[in-house]
Amino acid sequence: MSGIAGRRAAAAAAADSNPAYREKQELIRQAASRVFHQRGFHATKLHDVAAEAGVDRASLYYYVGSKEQLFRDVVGEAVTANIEATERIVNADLPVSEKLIRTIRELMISFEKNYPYLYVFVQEDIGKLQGDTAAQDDWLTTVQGWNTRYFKLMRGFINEGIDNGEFRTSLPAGIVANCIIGMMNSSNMWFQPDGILDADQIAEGMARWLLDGLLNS
Amino acid sequence: MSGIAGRRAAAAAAADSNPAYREKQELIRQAASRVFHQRGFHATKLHDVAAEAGVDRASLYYYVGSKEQLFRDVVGEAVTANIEATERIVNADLPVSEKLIRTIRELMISFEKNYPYLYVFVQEDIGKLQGDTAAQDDWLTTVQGWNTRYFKLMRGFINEGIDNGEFRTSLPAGIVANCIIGMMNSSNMWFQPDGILDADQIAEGMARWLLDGLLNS
DNA sequence: GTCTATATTTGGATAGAC
DNA sequence: GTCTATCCAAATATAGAC
Repeated sequence: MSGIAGRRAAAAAAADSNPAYREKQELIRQAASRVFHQRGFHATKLHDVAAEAGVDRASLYYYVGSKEQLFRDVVGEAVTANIEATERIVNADLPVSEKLIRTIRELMISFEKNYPYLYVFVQEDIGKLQGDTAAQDDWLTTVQGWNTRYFKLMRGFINEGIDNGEFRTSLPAGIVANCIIGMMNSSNMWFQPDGILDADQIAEGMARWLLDGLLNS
Repeated sequence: MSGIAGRRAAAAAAADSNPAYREKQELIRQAASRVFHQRGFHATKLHDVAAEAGVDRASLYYYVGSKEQLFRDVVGEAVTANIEATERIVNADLPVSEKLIRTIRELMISFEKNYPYLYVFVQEDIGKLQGDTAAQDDWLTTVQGWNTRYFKLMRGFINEGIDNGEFRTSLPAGIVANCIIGMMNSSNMWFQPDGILDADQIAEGMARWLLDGLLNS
């Protein structure tokens, strides 16, 4: 019972008085996020994570419970922060065109600020992680909740814009929302945090483009 | 040497005179394409494919060399057909706005016509299949070739549109191209071949939207 | 052509010495 | 806290009887 799982639990419990433990844990998470982002969840081997973090494969387990747990840790915080920020935008008293611009900007900046954490999430199309451990569909439920929550936020104000005549399109609001989300998320394929354009400029260009195409002018 | 691999090779060689063999092979490919589309490549287990096709797991190997081979067979034809069609559009003597509309339409209709084959491909973000069998990077090279070929087609006429003043955007042509491709490809998350709108109508709505946002009017 | 039974490989996870 | 040496499960693939 003095196995590594027990020692991990003990170390985690005592981590408050041991900042070095949390630090190394964070180091490993950052390494993992890079590999997850590069390869996707399924193709990521803990071997690669260990190499990227510069620790032995077995030593990972002193800091991390399992591959799945690692993935969730990496992803969770960034996603909820973005959703809450978007909620504030959508609930504010603003014209829908402004809501669209700010939502796009918020997401793009989140991608940059939490790079590549947030991409790990959007890229994974979580519905497809099902097959793994049907054990915890807690996580699955949580994630699906995030997705629908975010989707509804966007569909909501787009619908509003169509209804009040600001927006013009032959597509239903749900498809428009999905299209925008899809375009934003696909930036994980090409966005570079140290590229020529920063997230702000990219968001500006995208928002202008998508908005001009919708405006009833 | 009378193993199943040998019998598969023999059957495949004699398949011209044995249509039943090809038929069942095709049946398996269609079943596989559904599972691949639903779960993604990594999460797809041959167990599921066998079940979906209604054959024993071991019997698959009488028709199929390997899981990877199966994936490639499923994907190859649809992708090249779409690229060639797009090439004809781009090389035609048309205004860039018309090229944009037709390219979008072509892709959306390809998605529908080859449903869900083509989605299996775009969804897989092939760059991430690397880790698998570094053995055949032939396939990897082929696929990357497809991707860049398609990307350059789109970036090309977008660039042309920016240069001749038809299009107006603060984004570089490459990002615009990636955005469009990303939006189109993300339709794999929501497009239903038997949905309310067909591919044509959806393409029309998307193209109108994206084009209006770019037109310098 | 199909299926049972099994070999093989990969990769996640752990025990236990140090 | 770390690493060697394993264990073990899952999943791909094959042998060989029928």
